Amino acid sequence: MKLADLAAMAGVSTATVSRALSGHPSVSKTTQERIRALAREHGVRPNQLARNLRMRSTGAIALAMPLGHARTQHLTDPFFLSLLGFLADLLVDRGYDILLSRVLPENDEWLDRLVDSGRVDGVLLVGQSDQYDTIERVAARYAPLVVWGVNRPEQKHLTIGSDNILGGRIAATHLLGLGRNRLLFLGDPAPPEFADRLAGFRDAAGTTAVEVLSCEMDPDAVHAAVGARLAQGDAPDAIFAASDVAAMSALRALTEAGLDVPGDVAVVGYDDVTLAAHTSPPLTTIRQDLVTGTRLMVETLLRRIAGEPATSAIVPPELILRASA
Amino acid sequence: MKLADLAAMAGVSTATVSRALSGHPSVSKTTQERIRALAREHGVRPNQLARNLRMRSTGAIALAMPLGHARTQHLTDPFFLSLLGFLADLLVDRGYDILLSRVLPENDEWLDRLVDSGRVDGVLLVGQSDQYDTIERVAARYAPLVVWGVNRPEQKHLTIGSDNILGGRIAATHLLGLGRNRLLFLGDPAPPEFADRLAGFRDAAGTTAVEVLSCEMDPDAVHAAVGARLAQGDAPDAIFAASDVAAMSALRALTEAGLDVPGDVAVVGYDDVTLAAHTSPPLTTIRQDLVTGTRLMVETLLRRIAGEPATSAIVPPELILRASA
DNA sequence: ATCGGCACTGCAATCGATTGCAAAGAAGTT
DNA sequence: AACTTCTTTGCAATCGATTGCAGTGCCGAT
Repeated sequence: MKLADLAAMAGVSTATVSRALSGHPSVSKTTQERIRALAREHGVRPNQLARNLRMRSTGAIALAMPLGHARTQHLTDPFFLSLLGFLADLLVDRGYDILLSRVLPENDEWLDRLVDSGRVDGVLLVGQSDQYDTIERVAARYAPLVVWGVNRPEQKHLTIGSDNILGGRIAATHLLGLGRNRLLFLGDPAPPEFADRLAGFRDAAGTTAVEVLSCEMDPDAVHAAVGARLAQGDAPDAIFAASDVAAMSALRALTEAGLDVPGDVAVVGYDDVTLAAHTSPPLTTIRQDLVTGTRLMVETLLRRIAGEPATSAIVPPELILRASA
Repeated sequence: MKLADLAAMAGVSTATVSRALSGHPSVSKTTQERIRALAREHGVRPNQLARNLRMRSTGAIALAMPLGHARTQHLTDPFFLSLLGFLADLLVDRGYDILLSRVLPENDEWLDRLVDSGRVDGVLLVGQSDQYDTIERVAARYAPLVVWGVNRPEQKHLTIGSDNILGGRIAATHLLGLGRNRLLFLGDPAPPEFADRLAGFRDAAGTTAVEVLSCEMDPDAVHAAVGARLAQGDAPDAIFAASDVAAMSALRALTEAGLDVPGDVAVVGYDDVTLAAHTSPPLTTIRQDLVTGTRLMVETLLRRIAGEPATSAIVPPELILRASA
């Protein structure tokens, strides 16, 4: 049922119907009530496409994760999914719809298509993956674009992210404070976030050597890698995992190897996903403050949409002490 | 850059540009190539809104979770999030965009608005929550609507779901087969899925009594409830949790109480979320086959969009044997 | 020379809502 | 009575693409 139909029924023009439904003051109270009642009765729901086309605004935000390297990581990673959940909450609260695009970048046009499609008022990207250059290029001409990820000097696109270097430092400091000195970093050091975590970890470890156990980030691969490493003997006494999911796989491999956590090996994770509090033993981890982070992302984006200036921001990570370290 | 601009540059009409870009055969090869080249050069990306309005099709599917009772459950529940992930994958593969709507049903119009907005070609709902009647009403007039959830007799809307009654039966049979006879069901028996799981569990338990420990589904509440129950003494020797997340909280409470799993208490979860394989001990659970389930949802929806007939389906659950039971 | 047929291309309507401008009618003023 | 002012409504343009139908020009056939 469209406005024109209602107009015919009410014996007025579509213009009047449009104005009546939007509460435009230049339509008499009488007519307005009459049309409103008729609209309710017949279940009139205006076509949003037409409206958006005319209004040049859509009330929708694109939410996309470029999946450059790790195709699988994002689906299983509760961290990304809860980031998505928080963002969805905030956007819905502000009356925005969400156009979800899981992007497998096949060429460097994907982001152009998204921003030029006219279907969204702004774009939120989760992770830079290996698309840093594309993002930079598009951000130069398209303002309402905010990215969750790392911030490099000279960078043009707006990012919100947590301070991964500091996070790594905190982890190392805590483990050294426990008297551990055979440190192991567990994870794939390629993605920029993880690279920073490792850098901070090494930095704060100072003269203490840091072994790097590099592996794919999916749970099975991590579990296998840790198992294989433990089989070599000469186990580390502390593991800093690049993510909580990796830490949980490590926990299992350690248990299977008959090692006690934290007695024999202390384990520190990263993210503080919901389940981290519910492993056994509960996971000590570096929390990324998603509540603040996602709020900042949305506020920054809305500011950009409104044409106001906005800047990148970094939210500090925080050590969450539980039983595993 | 819109088609009209390009048309002006190329010295042709927008009609010709439109036809050239869409590869319409009645545009000469020469002109077509010339326009294509010009389009590439100037980065022309047609406005999708206008296109969709004219074509009366959008290339987008709405994905919504009505959150009737448990506001918080869905965000933290990895099962729902991974369902969403699978669906997103499948839809993206088929060239659809996804309009994500986290719905907090305030009135019974939310679904009408969604289907009548003109912004999507079809709607996928995850869970019926307490919106069964609304869904029934809208499904009666709107075909491309598929729901993940339970299927009741006389039901008009299409559902894909797993057989929760059978799942409950399998759990009970397995636990009885282990010689356990002090059975406890853990979770909120109100939502239809959980009610079915409990019903099947009771059914297969036969004369063996089933204790029900009813609690909210968020991890802290479950953990507290199990802790309190164990403090009473007279512990059960088998727990069937309504979800894996609940089972993991139970695992932790059991460990804290000094009980061995599965020695003292066997634990069976439900869903088989990714992390279920990585708890300690790894969780025996009833798998909901999301790969099949989500594929069916998407296929069924596409069939409905194409105007073909389609029916509801139930995917059988499966016992995944790990160490916890 | 005329005409039929073919290959292109453009005009203009269309999708469904919004909105500036003008006009009609009512009310008030002198 | 004539004129202004205000309220209320409708006409028609607009957003940007798609597409049926008509028109142009060129070819060979008669």
